[in-house]
Amino acid sequence: MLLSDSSQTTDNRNVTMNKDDNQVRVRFAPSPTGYLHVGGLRTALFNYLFARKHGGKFILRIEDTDQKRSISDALKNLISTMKEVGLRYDEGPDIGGCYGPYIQSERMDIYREHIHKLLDSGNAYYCFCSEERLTKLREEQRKRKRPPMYDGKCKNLSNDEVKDRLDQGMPFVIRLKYPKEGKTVFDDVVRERVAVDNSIIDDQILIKSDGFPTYHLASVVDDHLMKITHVIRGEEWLSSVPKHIFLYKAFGWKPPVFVHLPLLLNSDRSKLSKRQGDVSVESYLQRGYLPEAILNFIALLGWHSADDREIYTLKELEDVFSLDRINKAGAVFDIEKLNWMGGQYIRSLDIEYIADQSRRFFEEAGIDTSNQDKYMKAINTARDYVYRLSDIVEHAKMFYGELIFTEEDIRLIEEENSQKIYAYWIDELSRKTEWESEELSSLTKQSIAELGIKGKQFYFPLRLALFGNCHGPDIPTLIGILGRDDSIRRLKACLTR
RNA sequence: GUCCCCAUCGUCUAGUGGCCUAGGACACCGGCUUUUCACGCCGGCAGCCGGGGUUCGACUCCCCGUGGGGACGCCA
Repeated sequence: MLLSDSSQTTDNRNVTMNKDDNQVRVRFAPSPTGYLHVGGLRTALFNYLFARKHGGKFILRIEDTDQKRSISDALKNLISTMKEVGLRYDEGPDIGGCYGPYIQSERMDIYREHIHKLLDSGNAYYCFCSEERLTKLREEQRKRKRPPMYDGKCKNLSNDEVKDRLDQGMPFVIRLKYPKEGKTVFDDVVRERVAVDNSIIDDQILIKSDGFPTYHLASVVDDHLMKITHVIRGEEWLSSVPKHIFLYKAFGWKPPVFVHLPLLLNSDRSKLSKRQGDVSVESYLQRGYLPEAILNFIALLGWHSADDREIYTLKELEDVFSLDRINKAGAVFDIEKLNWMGGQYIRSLDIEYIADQSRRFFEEAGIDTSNQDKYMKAINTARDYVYRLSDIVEHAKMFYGELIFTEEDIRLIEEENSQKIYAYWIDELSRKTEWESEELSSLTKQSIAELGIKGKQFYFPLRLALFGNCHGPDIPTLIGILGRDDSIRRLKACLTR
């Protein structure tokens, strides 16, 4: 089936599927180039949510058709990151499925078979032009202020000429034979109708000289074969859609519904990149950002619910998510808001979970957390101050080991009043082995009265001795966490005589 | 350069012709709470890119500018 002329229009905006239709099937198709990009995670999340919302399938497919860029451990990392953030897929390279393999480099015969169909139907052609020629061609076109594209030199080679060169073993690529007349009009769920003049669409390479397919061929073939109903991906793909639609038509297939997500942006509004800060999900995880917070934050980049609610669990998002509330404009990745959200989650999530997740950071810092009671109390207090797990350690470590004082701290510690307070408290704490929090409160009041020292003159030196900082939790909390013996020990360490 | 997309507080956004004196969130500022810090609560600052239409009436619809972004690879 050839589309040689006139306009092609595809209306594929039916977002909700009929019961009779196949169920929703969407995919996240990253290339294994090292780490999972936050933009990629957002794409994965939106696909995941859409699938869950509609009781469909979410598929992970690896696009590793560029041998040069594929990195060996990348797949493993990717899978573990997906697991860690809790985006479970129904089909994928490590779990299989009915439409595998899910790694493109393992699907080479499929692409070979399909490119021949295209060749046979006259929708693709062999091209023997060298890369040098193409580079030169592009340079000239740019110089002449023309859009750089293939000039069609090999487009009309006769069968014999092609056979000849093939027999000679000449290196070749296979190109899409895209009609140059008319225009292509298509519908996108978020962009609505988009029209592109066919004359500016290039004869895209479909098979590279190493025999691997390019993204365009592989993704179209796989999306069809894997029965993908909705292609949800970043806006950077929007301008390739005509080529993809042409491929679907050339194969005689029905194109999926297209959903092009607004880009994630740096603070200067350029496409989010490694250059300007951290973009790898792994690194956020390593720095102790909770997956729940990352997902929630990222869900709000380019999507918003009808009400003003912003805090959603993954499960809740699965229920409220819808494509028609996706924004058109790009969204700046604002770390300040991520931080705020991180704080929200670190304070509201189950304390057992937070403690559990924090443990590895304590281990990394060499802190012994075997005293479970103390550990839980420390976490409970420290979580009020931070927005990521790694920072919990920074606060909680004040309850462990030796305190380190600055010269200024020492000046305060050595003041006469400070010393009186320490002596008083050592004395009082030594009398009993346990206290209720209220008793410590009244002891505080009592000592203020008896010593005649109040306000900051009282609290700062006391907190400094117990906690290593003039600012922080209140005295009963501090002593409650440290326990009697450690409290006394710390006070004694500040006693000079 | 060419084509495509986009445009509400600094940032994420609500808004689908009158409900807008433009709402919420982050950040910022102030107050309250607290011995302090943090948390929390309350309040404040701050925006419809510009110009033309259409309309009784435009943030909302249309056009033109302007600005921003993306694509233009034998990368995805």
